Amino acid sequence: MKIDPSSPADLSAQIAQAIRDAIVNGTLIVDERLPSEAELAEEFEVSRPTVREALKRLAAQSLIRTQRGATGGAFVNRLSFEAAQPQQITTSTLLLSMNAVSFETACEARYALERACAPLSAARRTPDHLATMRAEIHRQSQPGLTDEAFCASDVAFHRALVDGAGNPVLSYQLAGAVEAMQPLMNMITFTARDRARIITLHEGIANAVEAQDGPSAMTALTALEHETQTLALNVFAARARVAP
Amino acid sequence: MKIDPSSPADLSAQIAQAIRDAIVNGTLIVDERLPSEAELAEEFEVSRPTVREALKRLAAQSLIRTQRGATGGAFVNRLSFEAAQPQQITTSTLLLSMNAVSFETACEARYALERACAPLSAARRTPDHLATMRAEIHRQSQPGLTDEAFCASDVAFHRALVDGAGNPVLSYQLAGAVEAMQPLMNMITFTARDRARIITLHEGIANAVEAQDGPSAMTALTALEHETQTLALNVFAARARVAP
DNA sequence: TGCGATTGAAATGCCAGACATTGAGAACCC
DNA sequence: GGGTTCTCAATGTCTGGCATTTCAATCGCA
Repeated sequence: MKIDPSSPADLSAQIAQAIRDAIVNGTLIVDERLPSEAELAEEFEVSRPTVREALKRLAAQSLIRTQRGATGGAFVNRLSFEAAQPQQITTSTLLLSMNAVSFETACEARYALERACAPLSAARRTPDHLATMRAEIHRQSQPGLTDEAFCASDVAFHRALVDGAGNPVLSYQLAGAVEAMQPLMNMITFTARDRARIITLHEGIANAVEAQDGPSAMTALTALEHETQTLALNVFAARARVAP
Repeated sequence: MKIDPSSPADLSAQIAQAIRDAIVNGTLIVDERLPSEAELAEEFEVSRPTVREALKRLAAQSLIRTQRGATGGAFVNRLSFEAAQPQQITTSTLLLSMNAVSFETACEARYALERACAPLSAARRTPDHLATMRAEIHRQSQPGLTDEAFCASDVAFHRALVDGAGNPVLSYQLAGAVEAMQPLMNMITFTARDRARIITLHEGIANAVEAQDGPSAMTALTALEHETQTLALNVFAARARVAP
C-alpha cells in the first residue's frame, strides 16, 4: 500500500482509498485489526492527524469501527444490510431533493421496483408479513390519523410487501427507493376519500399476496401507482392555482 | 446546531451528524459555504482537528467539497447520480461478499429488478441504447474474448437496457445491483456453447426492446436468469467435485 | 494457593499552536 | 489598459502533548 505525496489529492483521501481497496479486494478481512494510528502514520510517512482523517472517512462509510483501550484499534467492519440501509436512504433522499427529480419519475421507479418483488413476495411471504400488512391497513383506516402518520404506515406496508420476497438484496435496494420518497409523499394532503381508495387498493394487494397470486399483485400495484400519480397531479395543480 | 460533549459518541461524529441533518432538512442549501474550520471549531467549542475529522466524514459521503485558497472553504455539494454511483457499487459489492449472499439470491434480485425496467425500456429506448446493446452483443461473439471481458460486456449490455428506461432513479438503483454482481460473475468460466446461448438470449432481449414489446423482453430476461442460474449451479458443482 | 485490588501499558480521543500551500482579489507598475 | 506582484484568508499538514479508556499483568493479602 503506497501513496503519492505529490498527487493533487489530499493525503488523507489517498490513504483512505488505499485501505478501502485493501478491504474490497480481500487483503484485509472482516474483523481484522488495522495497524495502530501511529504505525499507519509511520508506514505512509504522514502524521497521525492525517491518518485519523483517513480513518474517519472509512468510518463514515461503516467500513471500519474503532475501539478504545489497550486492545483497541480500528477493525474492518462486517458491513451489514442494517448498517448500510440508513446511509443509502440518506443518499437517495438527497439525490431526489437536490436533482429536482419529479414526483412522477420517483414514483414510477418505486412502483416498477415493487412490481419486481410482487411475484416473489406472493410465493414466499410468511404469516408474519401478511399480519404486518393487515395491521398497517387497519392503522391507515383509523380516523384522525395525520398525513405524516398515514405516509409512515404506507411505507411500513410496502416494506412488509418487499421483505416478503425473502431476498435481502431486494429489500435493501427497495428500502432506499421507498423511504427516500417519503418526503415527497409528505407534501401531499390526503382527503378521506383519497385514503379510502388507497386502503382499498392496499387490501387488494394484501389479498393477492395472501392468495399467492403474483400477477394480481402486480396489477394491483399498477393501479395503486396510477392512483398515486393522479392524486399527486391534482394536488400539485391545485397548489399551483392557489400560489402561482 | 448543538452537540453533547458528554455523549459516548465521538465529537467528530456528532458534529458530522449535526451538519448532515442541516443539509438533509434544508437548513444548508446546495453550494452554500459552511463557516470556516476555525469558526466551526469555536461554534461547537472543539478544536480544529476535531472539526476537520467531521468534515472528512461528510466529504467521504460526497455531501461537501472543500476548496483551498482565500475564497475557499467547505461547500454543500450537489449530490449527483454520477457521484453517488461508485459509493453505492462499493457498498453493494461488500454487502454481497461479506454477508455470504449466495449467487442464487443476488442473481434473483438482479433479474427481478431488470424485469421491472424492461417494459419502460421497451417503450422509451432511443436508437442510442439499441445501438449500444447491439454493439455489446457483437463484442460478446468475438472469439478469444476473456471471461472478464465477456462479463464486462454483459454488464454494459444490461446497463444499456436499464438506461433505456430513461429513469435516472431506476438506473441508479440498478447499476448497484448489476455492477456488484460482477465479482460473482467473474468466478464463472464460460464455454463457447454457454456464450452462444447467452448471446442468443441477449439478441432476443434486444429484439423485444426494439419491437417495443415489453412482455417479450420480460420473458427473455426470465429465460436468461434461468440460464445463468443453471450455468452457475453446474460450475459450482463441478468445482466442488474437483476441490472439495 | 487463590483471589481481589492496583498499577502499567497501549491505544484512541482530543487539544494547542505553528508552518506550508493554495488561490482569488487588490494593488501596483509599465 | 493590461499584466504582474502582493496580500491575505482559508485549507492541508505537522509536532507535541494530555486525557481517557481498556485490558492484562502484577502485587498484596487472606
